[in-house]
Amino acid sequence: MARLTRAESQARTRTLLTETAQKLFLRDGYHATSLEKVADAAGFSKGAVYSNFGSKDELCLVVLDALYAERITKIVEVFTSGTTIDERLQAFEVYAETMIGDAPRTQFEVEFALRARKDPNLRAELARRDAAVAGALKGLIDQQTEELGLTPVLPTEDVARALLSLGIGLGVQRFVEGAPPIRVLTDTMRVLLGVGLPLR
Amino acid sequence: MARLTRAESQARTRTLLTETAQKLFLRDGYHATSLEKVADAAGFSKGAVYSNFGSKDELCLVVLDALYAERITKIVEVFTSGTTIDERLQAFEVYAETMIGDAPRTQFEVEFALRARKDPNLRAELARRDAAVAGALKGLIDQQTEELGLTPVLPTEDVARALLSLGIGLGVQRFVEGAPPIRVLTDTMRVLLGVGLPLR
DNA sequence: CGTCCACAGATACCGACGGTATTTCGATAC
DNA sequence: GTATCGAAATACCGTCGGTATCTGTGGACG
Repeated sequence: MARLTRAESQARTRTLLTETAQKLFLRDGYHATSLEKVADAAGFSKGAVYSNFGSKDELCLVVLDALYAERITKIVEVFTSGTTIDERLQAFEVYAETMIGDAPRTQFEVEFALRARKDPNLRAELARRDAAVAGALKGLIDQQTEELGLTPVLPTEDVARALLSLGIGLGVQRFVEGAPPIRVLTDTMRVLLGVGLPLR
Repeated sequence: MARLTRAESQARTRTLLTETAQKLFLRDGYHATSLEKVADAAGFSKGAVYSNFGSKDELCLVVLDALYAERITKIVEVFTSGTTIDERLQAFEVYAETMIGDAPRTQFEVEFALRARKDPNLRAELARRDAAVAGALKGLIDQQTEELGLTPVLPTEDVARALLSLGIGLGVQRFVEGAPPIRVLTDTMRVLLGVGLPLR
């Protein structure tokens, strides 16, 4: 490996830490992932973490930036796949299942959202990112209703919120009971969008 | 105060601890409530807690028993109030708002549900209580559909799950963003139950 | 009524956590 | 070549859940 300048070296450290943190956060959740584990796994000491990030929450926000960006990309992909309502709903259902079935990820995100309640700064930071996801989802639903001539029974903003809430709620309930079926979400979406239910 | 027998004394200690724990859990959440704080607030030492409860989670389950019983009672009240659909929906909306608006309670319950993922025993215990709530809700919805002649667009079991999920999801989102409106839940319920939306 | 034991509860301690203060040591500027 | 600056290492703090140990008293028994 070529000799690195100071700035390059620090940037590399920061990248290694965020990548390692993302892996551990997504595997074990927020609480179970200590900064020492992150530092160790990345080959550094805890001092390197605090030299690059102000706190565990700050590191977490950096990780979430990547996750939320990826999420929006995925959702856009889903809603631009195929050409008919059914094709897109089908793609959405596959996506929803993989998303809600990803327990560690849900654990991480919900754990972190709960922290926001007592910390105004964290709350504001998280709200910005959350609004971006909710806004993107609403926009995509709007586009669908126009392009495919749907007639949602609720304002599309409320439909977006309902879908996000159902995703969170189902994910949390799956930690407890076996597995509330994904159709609770997908069927509800069809109803709210004014699309008929599939034969079953 | 009259002289207490040994058994009476211990029962009183246990009651004081559970009452204090419930108050603190509902005020500050699970993580922020240490057993030492509970013991102190109840006028005992941490030893008293571990003499009466095997772990923090066990104490938590005892507290949750009371909370879930109260919750079922409240829901039954709502669904037996008034005589028309609208009266009952109205009562339900008031109840849902107070429930979802109770951030500390939501925080506590979700925090605890997240813990269940890694602990099979805890998961089983929590699943039993959760199934009781879900079952009660489904039963009440069934009763409504029969008594008032509703035609739900989804199986009532799915309707119950959707309502519980929406409650959890909206509660969590409220920790982050200002306040996703409660109508996301109540309107969705009306749609799923096959009841018309109110004029707005 | 005196003796002794079982047990509720107090006390002391453990390792792990997030965070802070201090130190070290090598890249960079002069 | 030397001084400096800062990234990273190290040492430490208070708090947490949990455990091991001790203590003091209620209650059974001779």
